[in-house]
Amino acid sequence: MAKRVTIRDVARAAGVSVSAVSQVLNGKGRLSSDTHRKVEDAVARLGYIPDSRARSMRSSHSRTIGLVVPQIRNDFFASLVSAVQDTLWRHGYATLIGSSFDDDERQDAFLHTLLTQRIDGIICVPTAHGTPGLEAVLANDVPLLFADRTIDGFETIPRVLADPEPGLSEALRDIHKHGHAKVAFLAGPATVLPTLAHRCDVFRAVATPLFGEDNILVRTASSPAELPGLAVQDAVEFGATALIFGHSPTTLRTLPYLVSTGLEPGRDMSIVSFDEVQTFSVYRPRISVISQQVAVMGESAALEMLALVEHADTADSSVASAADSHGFADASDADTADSILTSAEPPVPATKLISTHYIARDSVCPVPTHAA
Amino acid sequence: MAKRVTIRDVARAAGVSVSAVSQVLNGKGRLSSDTHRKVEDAVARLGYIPDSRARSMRSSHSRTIGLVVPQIRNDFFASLVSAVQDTLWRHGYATLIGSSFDDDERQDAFLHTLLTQRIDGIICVPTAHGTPGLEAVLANDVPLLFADRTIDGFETIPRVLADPEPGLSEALRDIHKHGHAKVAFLAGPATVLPTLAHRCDVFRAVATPLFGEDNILVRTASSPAELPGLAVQDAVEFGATALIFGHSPTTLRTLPYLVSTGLEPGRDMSIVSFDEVQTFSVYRPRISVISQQVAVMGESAALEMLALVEHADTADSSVASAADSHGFADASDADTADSILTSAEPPVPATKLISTHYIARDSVCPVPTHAA
DNA sequence: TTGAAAGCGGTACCAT
DNA sequence: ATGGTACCGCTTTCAA
Repeated sequence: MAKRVTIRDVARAAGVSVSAVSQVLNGKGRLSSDTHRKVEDAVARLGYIPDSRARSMRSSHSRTIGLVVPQIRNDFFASLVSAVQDTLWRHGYATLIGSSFDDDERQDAFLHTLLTQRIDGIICVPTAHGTPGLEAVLANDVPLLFADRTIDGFETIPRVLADPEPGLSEALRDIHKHGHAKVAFLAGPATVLPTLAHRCDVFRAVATPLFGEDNILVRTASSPAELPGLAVQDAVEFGATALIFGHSPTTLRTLPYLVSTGLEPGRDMSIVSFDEVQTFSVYRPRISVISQQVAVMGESAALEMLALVEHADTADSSVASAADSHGFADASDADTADSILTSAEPPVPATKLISTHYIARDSVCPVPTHAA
Repeated sequence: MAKRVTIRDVARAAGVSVSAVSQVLNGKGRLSSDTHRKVEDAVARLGYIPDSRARSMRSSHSRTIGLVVPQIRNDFFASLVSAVQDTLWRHGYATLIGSSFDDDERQDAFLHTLLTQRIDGIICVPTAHGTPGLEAVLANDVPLLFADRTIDGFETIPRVLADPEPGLSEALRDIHKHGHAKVAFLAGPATVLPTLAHRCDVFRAVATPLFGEDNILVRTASSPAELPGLAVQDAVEFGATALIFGHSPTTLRTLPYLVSTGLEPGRDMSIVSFDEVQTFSVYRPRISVISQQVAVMGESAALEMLALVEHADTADSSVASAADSHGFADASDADTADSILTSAEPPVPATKLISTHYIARDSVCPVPTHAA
């Protein structure tokens, strides 16, 4: 297998010019059907595979999106990745995936690699903080979208998030209906993850009218590794007969502990957890969950990113002539221009909310007669 | 943010030539420490990020490896991806990940994209069959490595596989020790996946001397979706009191069915499954597993691929002069030449085996007194 | 030790 | 409708 087949080889074999081949391959009209056929023949005969690097260097788009998740081994993120990748794929885009392991530096290192590849955009589930890497992405004008999480100081970044309210609300009503008087919310590392902290707030807001301020308890951890034992003890002492977990990895680590304590889920203690992970549906009792509809979230994020990318494309060329230096305001203009036709600084930083929903299963039961 | 910073900008800012900058960035010695500093200053000041596309076009390597797995949502493959990516990362390589969904065409489509990107090599967990896409990879001289699975007709492709023998052997001894007389092996879609078929053979080989030919049962499915009910019924009728699953997705789908039948795992029926997935360690009883050491497998595959890539690098230049047209026979020669020390042709180990091992947990118990 | 210039494989623009 | 060619950003070879 000598050298790689290039577009020039194809042109030669087809007896046409290089540009003709390029045209045909990109469907840029203006070619005779005869040329068309000759080119396609040659391509097939030679097994020509275009070089997307060369292509993207000239055309300044790579049809590739970067995707950063904390942990691909986490069922939730694996599903997110799958959904994003699948959607992008359908639209002709490839996906570059990386794990940050929830570590700022790993994340930034990967972002750097992404920048290095001149991809068209980045979907990121950020670590807890803003980082230089994220700033670099912005500084390089690469479209950025947050998924599942946001961070303070990046309010201008569009994002796709789950709205915990509907799911929490349904879950709490179900628990209430089962006669429980006291509920605890174990949020996981909410001290570090704003998303989890937000769930705490929503929990309070929804649970208070239902159970009364004195009958709800919220417990957070200050790190993902913090052992759940203490929080569970607190909840038990508090008299809670139902537990809602705001973070599935925490749930997974807590379940065995709970059992070892002698508390039987779905009998002595009702359990609800965020995230529709496989283990919960196989476990006995099957664990009720608040689904974040990760597939929907992934698809949304992908579509949102595609919109950003297309928009960036057109904005770039149209703005080039008009804008003076930054052209940031102009870009914003373009966004709103579709609804209003005057001008007016428009509300660009879009937040797209995915509704959560509650899936009732065996782990939520009536209050045990013998109070735990 | 006007235009992107290029190497020329850096050169200008540093007051040196473009090639000087390139040298410094690639550590190709021969520069004065003064130039060195000036360049590094400029790079930092301008926030220069090299364009890896342009770089790889000239240098003909991208430091990127493609990775194809059947399903990233499968815990096992998610872990594999994680391990591969992590290892490659440590060696300065990026990873392009894709799911084939165990579909030939999806796989080939992704392989095509990979080819399009001119990556350095491909690690693939292939679908059940050989495909045109895989042929194309070979035809384009892209180093290919199979992980976790092989397929017929691709015997020359190096591979990293799990050796089921040690794990199965230990598991069977444990089951035997617990007094079980009859064991069944539920292999999942072994009709389609050669890897699973192989496990059946190994199971027979190991189980026969221990239990006797008449006391073992092997059941396979002809598709991944085939419901496990029938196989379980067969096993029960056969009188098996211990079940070994050769395919974790099947296990996951079967457990609920088993329970619904009234058979309590770890009491009425002993259970062992392949794959160390999270659900098994959280489940009650905790499910004994035959671990494929997926982290080791992933790391091995990554390292093996790196070796292939490095080797391809050097081989390309040296072989170029020797080989006539295809050079395929030559390559085969090289394979065998490792035992002989005449030629400098390097040794390329075709198959690397990762040892499986058994992890005993609660799901394996003594034979129930009241025969099921 | 350093700089100039030739490509890598495409795309896009401008002639024809 | 088609072909010629500059050029994307970088590495590499060759001269100075």
